Formats: sequence, structure tokens, C-alpha cells
Amino acid sequence: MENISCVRPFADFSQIERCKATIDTLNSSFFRVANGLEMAGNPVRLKILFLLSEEKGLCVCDLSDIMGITVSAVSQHLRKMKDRNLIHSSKEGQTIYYSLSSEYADVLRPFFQIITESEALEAV
Amino acid sequence: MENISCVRPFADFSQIERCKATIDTLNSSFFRVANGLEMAGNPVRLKILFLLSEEKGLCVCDLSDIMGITVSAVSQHLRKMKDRNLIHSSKEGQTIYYSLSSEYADVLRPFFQIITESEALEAV
DNA sequence: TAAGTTTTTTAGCAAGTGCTTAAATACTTA
DNA sequence: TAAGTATTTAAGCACTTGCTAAAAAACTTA
Repeated sequence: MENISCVRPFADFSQIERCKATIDTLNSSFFRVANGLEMAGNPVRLKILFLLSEEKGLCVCDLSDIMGITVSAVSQHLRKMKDRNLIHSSKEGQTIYYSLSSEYADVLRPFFQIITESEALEAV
Repeated sequence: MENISCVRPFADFSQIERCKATIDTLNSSFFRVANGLEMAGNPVRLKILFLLSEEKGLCVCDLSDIMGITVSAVSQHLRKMKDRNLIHSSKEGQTIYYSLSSEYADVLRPFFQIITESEALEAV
């Protein structure tokens, strides 16, 4: 893929080179950020993230009950998000409580706002 | 999945019921927003979205050259994002220029900032 | 018209996702 | 200790994703 696809007369080759350089420098950042966004890009996980941002003291089986999927399925989602540092866990006796990391709480807030704002809209 | 998974003595059943109701009301919003976030959750697409936010007048083959994947692959990504209204296209002669929708430009800005800010960090 | 260019679409495939069931692990208490 | 509860892990599966190569479509110009 070292070829040039664009032969059109007005192609801006300096622009292309500049973009290539930028993309290359920031490459690992793109992967890291996309990796986080990918987590929020699944409706079940987005719900979990939303719930953790709104409520305190939710465990795996709470989330399972709330969303109507197996405890195992929730657990696997939680692990993915924990691996990527979107959420944290704290053990209290037998139960493990999950919470949203403050970093992601900040960056996801606008999306949660869109979700809650649409409630009124959809009721029309 | 109408069973109750959580039998622990301190389970807050009113909390669970409240959450269930919220999630149910906002269900379609979660799907809609996750559907958009899913687009940004892929490194190739995130790069495209970033480039469209920074540059004017990029076409499919420009993006193909910049990122080193086939024109076809880029085109398929663009179609997905166009279907979900993340981007718009405008035809000028033979070439089709793509641009980021202002709605998504706003909501993705914090992420782009994280990406560009990390440049200095990684240079250390 | 015909030839050339840009873009999209199709077909096919390797790899990944998200779920369930069943088994394993961790912890508490009788 | 044994029994019960909370959670994670493993295995297996239907389904989806993202890519390439090749064909088709849309447009421009000689």
C-alpha cells in the first residue's frame, strides 16, 4: 500500500503528506482512545457505564437483574472495561462493587446527557 | 431472564427496580448513542473522523493514501459513518469530498484533544 | 462515442464479538 | 469443616467485522 491512489489534477499532495505524518505520530494514541470508545460503543456496556455513573454500590448480579442478561455476560463486559481502566472494583465481603473511573466519567458525561435529554423528546 | 440473581442480604431492591425502569425508558437512546460511539471505537474510523475535523477537501483516495489501506476499505468505513450521520459528502465533478457533521465534531472534540495532547507526552 | 478516472458495491474469508451453559474459584457462615 | 452464595473463567456457538480483490457504477473529457 505504498502506491498513490489519487491522480486527480487537484489533489493536494502536501496536504496528504502532512496528514500522513500527523496520523503516524499520533498512531498509538488513536489506538488507545479507540480502544476506550469501543467499550462505550456497545449498548449493554454503555448502559453499565451509565448506571455506574448514576448509582453507587452496584455489583454484577444487580446489573444482571437490571439488564436482563446472565451474570456471566455482565462479568465478561466488566472485565473488558476494567482491563481498559474505564471502571474500578472494590471488594466488600463477598460482593464486588463497581464504579466508573472519574476520567471516563468526565469524557462520557456529554453522551449521558444526550441520552437523558432524549427522554422528553421521545415522549412526544 | 426474569429471575432474580441477587439474593445477598443487603441487595437494594428498590434501587434495582428504579434502574430497570430508567434503562427501559431510555433503551432506544442507548442504542442510538452506542451506534455512533461504535463508529469512533475503531482506530481507522477514528483517524478518518479526526482528519475530517482538521482538514477540508478530503476524498476517498486521499484518505486511502494517508492511511495506507485500500480505497475500498475506506469507502466502506465512510458509508457506515454516512449512514449514521457522522459525516456528510459533497460531490464536485468526479470527486466526492467528505466532512464531519458539526454535531459529532462537538462531541468528539474532547477525544481529539486527548489524542493531540498525548503527542508531547509520548515524545518524552 | 470510447477511454480514463473516481468511487462504490459485491463476494469471500480470517478474525473477533457477545452470548449461554457449565465448571471453577473465592468468600462467609453455620 | 461443609454448605451456600457471589463471582469469574472456560468452552462452544451463531453472528458480525474489516479487509482484499474484482466487478460495477458514475462521471468527465478527448
